[in-house]
Amino acid sequence: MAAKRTGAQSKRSQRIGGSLQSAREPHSEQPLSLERIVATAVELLDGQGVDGLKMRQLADRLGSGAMSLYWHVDNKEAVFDLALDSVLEYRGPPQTVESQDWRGEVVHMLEDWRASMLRHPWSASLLPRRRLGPNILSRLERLSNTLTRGGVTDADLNVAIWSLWNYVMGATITRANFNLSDDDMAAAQQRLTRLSERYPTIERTRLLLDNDWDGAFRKGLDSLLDGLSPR
Amino acid sequence: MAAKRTGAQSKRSQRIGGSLQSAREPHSEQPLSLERIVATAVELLDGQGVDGLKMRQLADRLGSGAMSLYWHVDNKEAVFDLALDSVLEYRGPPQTVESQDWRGEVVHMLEDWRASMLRHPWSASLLPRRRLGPNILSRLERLSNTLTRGGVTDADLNVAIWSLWNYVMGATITRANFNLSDDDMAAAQQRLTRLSERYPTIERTRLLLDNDWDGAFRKGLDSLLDGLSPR
DNA sequence: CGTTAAATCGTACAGCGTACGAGTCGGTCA
DNA sequence: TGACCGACTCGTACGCTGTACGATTTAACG
Repeated sequence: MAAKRTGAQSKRSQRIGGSLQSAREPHSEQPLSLERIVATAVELLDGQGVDGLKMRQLADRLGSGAMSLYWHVDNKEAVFDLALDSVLEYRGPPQTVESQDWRGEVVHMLEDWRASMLRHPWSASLLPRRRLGPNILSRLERLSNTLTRGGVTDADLNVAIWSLWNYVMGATITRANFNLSDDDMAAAQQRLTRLSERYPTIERTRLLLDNDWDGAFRKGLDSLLDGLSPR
Repeated sequence: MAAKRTGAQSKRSQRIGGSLQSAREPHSEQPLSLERIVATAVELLDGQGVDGLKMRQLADRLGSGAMSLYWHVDNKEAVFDLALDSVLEYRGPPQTVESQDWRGEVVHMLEDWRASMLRHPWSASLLPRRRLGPNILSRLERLSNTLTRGGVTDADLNVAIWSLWNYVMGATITRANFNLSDDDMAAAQQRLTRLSERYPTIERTRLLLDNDWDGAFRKGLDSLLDGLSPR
C-alpha cells in the first residue's frame, strides 16, 4: 500500500560534470563519487561475476558504509546500468569519412565491440536486458553510417544492423559464458564420447570442443557480410 | 572448511522413469515428483520471469513445504536447468532423410527454435549460461545433419553451426527482453527524437522503433544462409 | 555564531536459499 | 505381531541479501 518510486532519480542533483574537488579527507581515504563507485563496481564484476557484486562489499572496497552508496545511486540496478555503459565506451580513432574500405571498418568495429565485452564477461549477458546507454547508441550510429557509405540503402539498413547485432551478441554471450579450464575440457570430452552414438555428427565434427573462438567469429562474420552485401 | 558438494546429484535414486504411481493421498493433494516440480516451475517462470521464481512459492503452488523440493532436486540451479531443457524439447516431424529442400528445413528448424524460446521469454537469456541439455544437443545434431545434406563439408560445418546459433540466440535474447507496451513505445519515441541530432541515422531509419521482429529475423536469416551456402 | 544543505552511516527488517534433523508412511522380514 | 528400514516430507533456523529510515557529521555561508 505504501507509495514508492515517486520518480526521483537519486537524491543528489543531476549535474554530474561539476569540477569542484576540495582536498578534504573527512575520515576515510577519499570522498565517494559516482565515478569511483562505477569504477570499483567494474573491478568487482570482473573478479566475481554478476552474482558476485554485493552492495556491502562494494562499499567496503570504497572505504565507506553500505548505505552511503544510495545517496549517489538509486539502487543496485543503476549500478549495473552505469557499469555496463562505462565498459562499452568506444576508444577508437574518430570516424574517417574518406576511407574506401567500409567492410574492413565494419569488421574492425564489431571485433572491437566483441573484445570490449569479453574483457568484462559479465557485460555481454547484461546488455540485452537493459536500456541502451549512450555509448551503445553511438556505436550503432557509427555502424549505420559505415554501412550506408558501403551502399546499403535505408530500406535494408535496419535488417543489416539487427543481423549484425544479433550475431555479435550471440557470439559474445556464448563465448563469455563458455570458459572451460583444461579439466573441464577433459570432462566434456569424456561426456561427449559417452554420447557419441546419440549425437554422432556433433561428435564427429567436435563441435563443442573446437575452441578457436576468434577465428570462428571472424569467419562467420565474413559469411554474414557476404550475405548482406548489396548485390 | 566444510566439505560440501560431495558429488551426489540429489538424495533420490537416479531412476526417473519408474512407472509406479500408487493412489495415495498422504495429506496434500498429490505427491511431489520431478515432473510436477518442473512443470510448475515453468508456469511460474512464464508468469514472473527469472527473478520471480522463489523456492517457497514453488512449493506453495505444489501444496508442499519448501524443503520437500530438495529431496527431488539438488538446488535452485537444477530447477532452472530442468525447466530450461523441458521447454526446448523439439516437437516436430521426425527427420526425413529424403527431402530436397534442406534450406527450407533449416529455416523451419530455427524459426521453431526461436518460437519455443519466445513462448518462455526467460529461457533465451538462460540458455547460454547453462550446460547444454539433451534437447538442445539433439536440435544441434539435427541441424548438423541437414546442413551436411545440403552440401556443407565437415570443415565448414562448425563455423556454419555456430554462426546460426549465434544469430538465433542473439535475435531471441534481444527480442525476449524487448517487450514494449504502447506507452513505452511512445516514451522511447520521444526520448529518441530528443537525441535526434546526436544519432541522426538511428533516428532517420527508426532503428529502435521498427517492430517487425519476425520479418527482420527471417530476412537476416536468409542473408546469413546466403553467405554460408557452399558456392 | 546559527542555519542549511550535502553527504555519511548504524540499525533494522523482510525475504532469500538451504542445512539440519525430526517426523511420517508403507513395505518387508523375523 | 513387532522391529526395522528406506522413501519422502517439512518446521525451524542460519547467514546473507537489498535497502528504508532517521540520526549524524561535515562544509559553506549569513
